[in-house]
Amino acid sequence: MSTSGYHHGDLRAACLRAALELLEEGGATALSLRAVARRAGVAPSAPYRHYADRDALLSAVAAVGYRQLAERLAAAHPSPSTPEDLAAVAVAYVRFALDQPALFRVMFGEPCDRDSSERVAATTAISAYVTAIVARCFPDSDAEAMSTAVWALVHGLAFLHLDGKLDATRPRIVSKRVRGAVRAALAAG
Amino acid sequence: MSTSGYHHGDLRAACLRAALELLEEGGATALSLRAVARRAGVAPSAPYRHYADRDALLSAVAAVGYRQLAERLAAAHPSPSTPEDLAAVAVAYVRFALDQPALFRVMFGEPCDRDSSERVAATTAISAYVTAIVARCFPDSDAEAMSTAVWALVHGLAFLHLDGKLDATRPRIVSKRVRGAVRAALAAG
DNA sequence: GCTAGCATGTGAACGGCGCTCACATTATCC
DNA sequence: GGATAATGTGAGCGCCGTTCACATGCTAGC
Repeated sequence: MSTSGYHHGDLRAACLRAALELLEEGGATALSLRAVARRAGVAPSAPYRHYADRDALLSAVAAVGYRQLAERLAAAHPSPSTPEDLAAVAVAYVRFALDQPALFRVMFGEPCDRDSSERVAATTAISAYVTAIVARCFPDSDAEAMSTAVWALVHGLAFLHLDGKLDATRPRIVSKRVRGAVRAALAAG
Repeated sequence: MSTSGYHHGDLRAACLRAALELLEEGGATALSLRAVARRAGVAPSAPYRHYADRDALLSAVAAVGYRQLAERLAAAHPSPSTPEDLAAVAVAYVRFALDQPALFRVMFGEPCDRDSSERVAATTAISAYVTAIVARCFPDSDAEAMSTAVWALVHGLAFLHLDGKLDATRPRIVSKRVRGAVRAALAAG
């Protein structure tokens, strides 16, 4: 575990931590393997012992992001069972995207390995989570179609705000807009 | 217009064309200013006479993408006025994203200049288009909330397919899923 | 028509990047 | 304790975005 000496101790974890920091500080551009190595106090080639290439590191970063997102959603409502609960979860989803835009883009905005098992597991988890919510909120609806619709709606709201297609300068307005859109779309129940 | 000689003739347009080609052939990675210059048969620094930097070229590419998208949507249905018409437009939107994934990502998947007037104009045009459709399809609904919801829903469907979160290998299935999701979400009318 | 000035393209250069490889150092296991 | 595997080093390759002094060709005003 010692950071001094020739061997780092836990360079794998240190790289991941450095990557997350760089992402938050300077966006996707700042996340280079060389910068990660610098921050970990190590030669530029060292990270390659732990990550095959930049994409592998990004996949690990994305996996962390998926876990964080899951936590935020769970914190928004432990077990949503009405459309209004669902709206609260939607707000949390969009807020996560706006709080950590670069991380969110790494998770969703890049053409990445489909076969990174970490990523696949994380996204199927989220998918299952959405499906469970929808089953409780709209028991009479076509479960599959409705879960797809709900995830897409919320995901789309996140991206449109992220891209400035919808004004995201004031969080209050964003929350209101997200709630309004969810209500408007799912008025049927 | 002559391509021979010291001066190119219309390097600005040539760069844009080259950029679109490279994007289609090799994805976002392949779209470098140097590659654009090579394809246009010109020195690496020449494009800088016409585009301030890489982002400026990307903005121009995105603007072309917005126009293409608008055409595709108009072709799907000239003036949608029922939820089923809207579903057809949604299918066209998602299909565009899947046909030109790299272009779609340039349009929406990057944190780009908000102040590129080309981009702003194009996106407000799309926004207005959606609002008009919604006004016809759901005259009784809150127009703003509903347009936001519809755009977000469709946009989200596009991105989830693009990222492999939803299986996009067979176009037929994609169309079916999009239609199903739109119907499920907007069953209220 | 000539020339001054301007727009446009060139070529070399800078620093940063991803990535590889031969090599040095340390940990681990018999 | 000595072989072997794991881990970090440093130099180096080719690519990238970007800049700058310079070369070239078009065009306007005399």
